[in-house]
Amino acid sequence: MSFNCRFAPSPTGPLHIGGVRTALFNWLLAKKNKGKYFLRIEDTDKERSKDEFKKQIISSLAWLGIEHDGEEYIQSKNISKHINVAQELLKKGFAYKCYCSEKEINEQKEKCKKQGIPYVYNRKWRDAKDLTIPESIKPVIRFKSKISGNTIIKDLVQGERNISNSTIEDFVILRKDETPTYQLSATVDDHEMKISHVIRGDDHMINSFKQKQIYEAMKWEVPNFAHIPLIHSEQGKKLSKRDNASTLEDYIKIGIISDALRNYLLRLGWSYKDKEIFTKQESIDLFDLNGVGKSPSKLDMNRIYSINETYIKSIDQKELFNFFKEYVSKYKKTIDQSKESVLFKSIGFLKNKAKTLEDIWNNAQYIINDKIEISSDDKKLIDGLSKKIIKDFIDEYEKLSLLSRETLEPVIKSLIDKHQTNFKGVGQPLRILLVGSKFGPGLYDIILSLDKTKVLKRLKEIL
RNA sequence: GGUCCCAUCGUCUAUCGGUUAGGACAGUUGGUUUUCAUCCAACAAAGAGGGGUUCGAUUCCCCUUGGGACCGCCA
Repeated sequence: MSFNCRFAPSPTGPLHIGGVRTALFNWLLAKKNKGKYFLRIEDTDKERSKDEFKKQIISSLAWLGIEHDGEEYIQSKNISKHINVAQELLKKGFAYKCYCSEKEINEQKEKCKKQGIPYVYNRKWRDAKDLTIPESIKPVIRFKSKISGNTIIKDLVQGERNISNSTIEDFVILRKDETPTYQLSATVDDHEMKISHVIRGDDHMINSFKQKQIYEAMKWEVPNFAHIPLIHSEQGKKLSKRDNASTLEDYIKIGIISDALRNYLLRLGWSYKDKEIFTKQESIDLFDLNGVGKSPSKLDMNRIYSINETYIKSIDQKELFNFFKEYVSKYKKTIDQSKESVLFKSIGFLKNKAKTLEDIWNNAQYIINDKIEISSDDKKLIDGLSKKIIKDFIDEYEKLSLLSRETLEPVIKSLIDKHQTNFKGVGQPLRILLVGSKFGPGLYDIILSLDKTKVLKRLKEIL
């Protein structure tokens, strides 16, 4: 049997971080088992599905390095097949037409609510021998769920799950406008696509029980199911669009790099011994459903930042610079061509104080901007002594024919001695004038990363 | 409310009956770096409660408590 996984988002909003993890797990398992991973866009909700979201989902997954096999599968293109299956189910007696009006259904729901009992469709039309069909109402097709017995699913993550069939209502498979619902479409497509492993969020558990009945009615092979626990917000609730760090885009725009996010998501709800950092290949080799826990996990920004920092510090300078360039052009502003080579050379120390690409961007402002702003508080720190030191520094600096750490160091040292101060006494005013802040990269790095003319210009401004 | 599920440091987790309950992030303290950050070291921090089973339970079972998911002609 072939090993096929899929990720099936609906394009009704930006890609959710939980969805990203689901996609990752599917992809990982497929790769590990030398199987295929497909992407299926579930766009049967015509009202809410948007093409822009579809595009965004695809590009987001590509950003993370999750490439699907073959073309993406567009569910709406397969609607006629879904309808055929509905008709077949009807013919075989596994489904029936329900002529209840929306009003009637709503009244039932109200009534149940008042009585405090759970609403389940009353199966009125399941056996409609004695009912007259109302002319004015277009029917929906409902699946004839089993009334007695239990349905068991051997879930690859949750273990054996058992539910009484009586709790599963006769769910709608074809709407009154003759379009298929999710339960039908997803099942038919999973079958058509020969999906062997359905890995999805815990919130789908009940759907699997419904869908299993469709598989059985159609005499189709039932796939393996794995329901992974949901990701919770820091408040401990299911992540919703209202949470501010819920979409993938939220992470990209603060400068999280893709390998770091992939690594974070991998370790959220899954573990392999004490290992924390996984290369892409390691994650493929080591991933398995046994390592997935059963309880939901909370998002932890600290951890995301920390892993991101680890990756920023460990990846190749060229690669980091490319990430940085891409990030900046998308979320900040295009880097001036003339600044590129300086930035490339400097990224090695700019990254030292950075947890995100955005931090690198902030650290690089003194290079990117020709004019720097100094706060009035910082300006106050430049006192009379500081000015003398700066004046002396300028004299020595101008004399230097070769600029390097080795030539600069004696200059700074001599100034410390001459003015009876410490490194901070010399370094701080210089840094404030050159960078515009008390904080910043190491002093030598700053001086060497700026043109001589620029250094002199910035220093002389205060005198 | 009904159905189903979950439960180890603040967070992510290890442990598959016998451990001083381990690691990582965050936190605290100290040290390197003649600033900040980095880096290094140390400290602090957990088996929700109650019953069983067992020579022995964090681990297996039950109850309580707490938390969650689902309950659409959305997906």
